[in-house]
Amino acid sequence: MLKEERFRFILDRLVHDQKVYLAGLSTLLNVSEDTVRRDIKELAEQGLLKSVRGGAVPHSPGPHHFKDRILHDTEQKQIIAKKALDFLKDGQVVIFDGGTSAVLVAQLLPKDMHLTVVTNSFPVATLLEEHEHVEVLFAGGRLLKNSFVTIGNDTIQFLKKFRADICLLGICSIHAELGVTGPDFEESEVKRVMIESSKEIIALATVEKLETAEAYYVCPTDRLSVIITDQPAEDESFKVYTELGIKMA
Amino acid sequence: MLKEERFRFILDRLVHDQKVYLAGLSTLLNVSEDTVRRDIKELAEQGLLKSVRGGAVPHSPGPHHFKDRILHDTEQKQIIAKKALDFLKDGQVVIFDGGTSAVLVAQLLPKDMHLTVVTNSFPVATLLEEHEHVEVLFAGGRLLKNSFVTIGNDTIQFLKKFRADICLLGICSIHAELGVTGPDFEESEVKRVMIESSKEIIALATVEKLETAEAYYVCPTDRLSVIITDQPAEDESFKVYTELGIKMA
DNA sequence: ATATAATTTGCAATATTGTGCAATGTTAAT
DNA sequence: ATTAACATTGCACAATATTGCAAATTATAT
Repeated sequence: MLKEERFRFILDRLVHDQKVYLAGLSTLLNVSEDTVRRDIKELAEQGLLKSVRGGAVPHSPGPHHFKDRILHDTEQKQIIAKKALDFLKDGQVVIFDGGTSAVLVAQLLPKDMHLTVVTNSFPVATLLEEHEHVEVLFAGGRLLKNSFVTIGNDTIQFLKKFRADICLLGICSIHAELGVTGPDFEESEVKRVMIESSKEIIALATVEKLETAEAYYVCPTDRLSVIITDQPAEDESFKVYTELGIKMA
Repeated sequence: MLKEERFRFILDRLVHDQKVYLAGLSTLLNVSEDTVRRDIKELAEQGLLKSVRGGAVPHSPGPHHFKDRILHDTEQKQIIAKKALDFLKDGQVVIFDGGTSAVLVAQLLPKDMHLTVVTNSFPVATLLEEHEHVEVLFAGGRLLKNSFVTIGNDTIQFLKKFRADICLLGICSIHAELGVTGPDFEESEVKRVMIESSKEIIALATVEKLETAEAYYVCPTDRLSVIITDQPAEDESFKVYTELGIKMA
């Protein structure tokens, strides 16, 4: 039996049953479990399924959905988030932007901290709901699908009312000359207002965001007070950021 | 059985029942409670649910108070919620208030409905996020602890911008002469504005709310277009409502 | 065709992970 | 305070994974 035949068989069964077992496939296909294991491994590498202990399940829907995104590179972001906590002091007014990085910060925020938090992110607001000493001011507006944030003019007008001490800004792309940029026009607009409304900007960026650019401009790099990233500088381009007073985890 | 299967099962049950118990899952899945505990812990780490003593609850739209209330008289409210759906038509602008009743309506809303929804309720907004044809406009403001709604002047100003077709109003207390009342001043204020901004008011009230009163006035009973409740009239006081054109599930 | 290289497969030894059990802490309710 | 329910920890055992390797198969070049 051809390898491709097994592949097809496995994938068919997967859509039908939503799961396959190593043992079962082994007998059905008349090959050893090792072979099935290797097949599954190969299919997993192609992103066609998800290999799990004892078998496989359909690949979870792409990282377009928030819930999946938040799982994505959690370790890196968690490191960053933990570092970001050092910049928050009791009594401050803090703007949390809508990205996944900011959510992780909210997740790690000590329960006894006293803050006023302004945000347009549902996950952030929900997480902080349980913090007794955190007052949450939520920016209304149109709900952006698959992102759990509000956007639009209402959101912007709300944010303009504040003069925050700090803004936690999740970074999509950052580039020495092109500055901070993002892939969505309206989200970028909101970020821009958040920045205008804050004295200090703490940028949260995993290392792969550095020296990349997207379509919509947010702000110049020198508007950022601190860039927190998860890896030390290795290449030349990184110097730009260290000169700005970069902090690393 | 694969671990992933258990995960699926747990998450599915969670969206359906809004809660899962260790003991129940243990027998249903034929594994020890320890294993279920570990599963829940792992899912919690991924932010997919919230681990609580004795089981788990959904992570996003669910606080404790909320949960307790939802657990309490779910059947009654579910009946009411289902009935409320009959009043919603494609293309309408609908205000969802922050109560648990409205949340259940959001939960039951068909995925293919076309609506513009205005709300100050996190659970409602989160639930409707997945509805492709529902535009959600969220009222910003101060987050009220333990309720997952926004309140305050910002919320009110936002709501005043609309002229909705229908308002789904969760009722705390309703009384023939005293009208609709609630236990929280600011929430009642918000409800008042929601009513002002809507042509029709659909009141959702379990039967034990009838003929009771609280401290803060919301509106007179005759401002309500329909009162949906879960039991047929048995006592005299109920007549009042039937005369107003009451609908029953 | 035949030899050779490359790939695939199964097997065994070893490592890793998942599971249940029991002992020990915690928490919540009375 | 006492008790019962639940959580946590450490541990042993079983299920599953990984790795290296040799035999079998397939492809490729001559």
